[in-house]
Amino acid sequence: MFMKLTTVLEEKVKEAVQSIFGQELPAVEFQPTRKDFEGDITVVVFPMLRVVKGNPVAIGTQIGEYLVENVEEVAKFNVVKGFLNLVVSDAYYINFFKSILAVEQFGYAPANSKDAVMVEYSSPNTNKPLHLGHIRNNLLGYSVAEILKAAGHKVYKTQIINDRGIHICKSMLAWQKFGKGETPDSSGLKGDHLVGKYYVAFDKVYKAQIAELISAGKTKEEAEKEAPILLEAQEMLRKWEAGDAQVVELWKMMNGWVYKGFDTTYENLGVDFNQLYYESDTYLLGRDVVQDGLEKGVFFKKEDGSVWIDLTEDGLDEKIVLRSDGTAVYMTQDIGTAIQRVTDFPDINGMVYTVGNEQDYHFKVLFLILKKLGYSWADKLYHLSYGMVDLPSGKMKSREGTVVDADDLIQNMEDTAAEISQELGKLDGYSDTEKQALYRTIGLGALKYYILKVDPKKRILFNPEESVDFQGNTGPFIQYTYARIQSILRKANELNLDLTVAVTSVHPKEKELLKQLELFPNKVQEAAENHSPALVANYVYDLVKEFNSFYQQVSILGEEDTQIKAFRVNLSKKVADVIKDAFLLLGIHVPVRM
RNA sequence: GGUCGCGUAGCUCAGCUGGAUAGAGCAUCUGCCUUCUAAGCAGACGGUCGAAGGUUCGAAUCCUUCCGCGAUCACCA
Repeated sequence: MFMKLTTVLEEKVKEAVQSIFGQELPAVEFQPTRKDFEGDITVVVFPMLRVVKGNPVAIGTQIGEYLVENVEEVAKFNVVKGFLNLVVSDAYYINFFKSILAVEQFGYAPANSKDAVMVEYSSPNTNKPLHLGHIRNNLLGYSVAEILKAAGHKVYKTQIINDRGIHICKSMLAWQKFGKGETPDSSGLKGDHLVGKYYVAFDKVYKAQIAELISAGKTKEEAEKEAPILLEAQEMLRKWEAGDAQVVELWKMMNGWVYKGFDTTYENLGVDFNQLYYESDTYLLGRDVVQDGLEKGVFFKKEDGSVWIDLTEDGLDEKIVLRSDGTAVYMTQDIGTAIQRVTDFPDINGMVYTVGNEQDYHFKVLFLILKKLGYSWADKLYHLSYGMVDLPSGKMKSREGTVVDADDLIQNMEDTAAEISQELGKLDGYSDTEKQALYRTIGLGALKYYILKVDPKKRILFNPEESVDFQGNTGPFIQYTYARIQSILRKANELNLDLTVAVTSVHPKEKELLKQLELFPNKVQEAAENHSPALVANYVYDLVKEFNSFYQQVSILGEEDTQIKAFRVNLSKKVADVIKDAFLLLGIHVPVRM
């Protein structure tokens, strides 16, 4: 049975301290040995000084001697200041490699070994197409879901589609007024883009009317409230809520166009969902829960009939949960929807909400309310809060047309990938269809990696003028390394090598690779705990850099010793597998050639 | 104003549950393709980790204050 190095060493270091100093050590601190010193893993002596009094160098030396003597995995040691650097035997790493060689998706935890979690992401409004901000949201949500899966959770991906409200009525009204019956078919426009066009058209008229009212003597505020086209849209919303047949029919038709458009974008992006929720079904939810909470004393009623929660003791404010006319606010819906989901999927114990950091406060309050209402799963709710994507010109605004459209961006990335590929000209023998698929893979790889490698909570400044890089710390660089390994594997396959691992020592570059591989399982868990695809991205990058260095320095197929050659082929294959499996967690595919 | 987040090389980012001389990529410069894919490798250049205090044997990392940027504090979503 193969044991993890730190597990073995923790035990043995404690044993050493017990045997030499007669003291009980609560914990042992490890870190990878820095490149400038000899060693593979380092024990930090300083924290031990609380238990063992004395000179850190002397203590480190004595422990080092004990380990070399009593632990077969430890070959040598040296002590620098309070750092005990251990050289781990080649045999350990070879054994490690043998233990993972046949493991499918090494690093992934057994499926469904942990609680089920629901991950919500995307959740767009249906009045306009998706843009770069949605792309970040989608990539993050999808990736975190995949990471949670790999960490052993059962995962349900979901989204709540904001299909009702004043925003969609604006598009509907404008279409009714100026659309002349235009449809996606008649216009050749993608459905979501067509509806978005009328959202912009609405805003144009609205703005003009405001200007007119202001020049007629109204204040800006009055004008914004009284513009006739806005009043019409509000009237349309009232009709929708009353179930007016014509309005509902128009609403269904235009939403249908939008869904078709979204489906295409989702498919191009490579994201998917297990369960969809529609706001038109859920916007009335939560009101009975409020009633319930009133009885429990979680909420209180003001004289005008509105219902509130007092969160001042928790450092927050008072928050409304039901309007004085008894209708639901956003918070009410979210309370209801959360409960609905747990009812629909009784096995879930925890939810992840992928929503921008502008809603930090909202989710803080939502989670607190659910907790006060006494739901056991309220502690397992997580707001995956991410920073906005800004342009050099500032914030993106759909109404003003200053957005980077999702479909356009995906297309641009694909085009850039095509240009670069054609310049490099390595695709002889590929059909046009194969080439096109490859350009898509690379272009999306560049985009996804570019966005996911950044810590979610940081904002991203996206400059459309400077295209996303394809060199250095990028998706294509990593894909390229994968393709490079595949090329070797194809050639190795023709050689009919005996692929039994029979080596007894390893090259320093091989050792570095093995150390890097050993980190992967923990990295997956860490990424899951932190809800951070960036950790996975940075890990693969390190692995790939290490591989390229190895590749450049030692010959794989040119190696004369057949055992070493076989080992290097095996090692390369495993590295490729991990690249592939890690990239899968980011929703990025890898090509066999590029 | 209250609350939350961010501030690391010219630019984009790692490192942040405290540990050795703060790491990558881009850009600039130098080498390396008759040898497994040069979207690569090796190297050079580049830093008062926003500022000041504090805790500690040890601080980019933890605490306090301040500065800068952003978000939020609606009977909007």
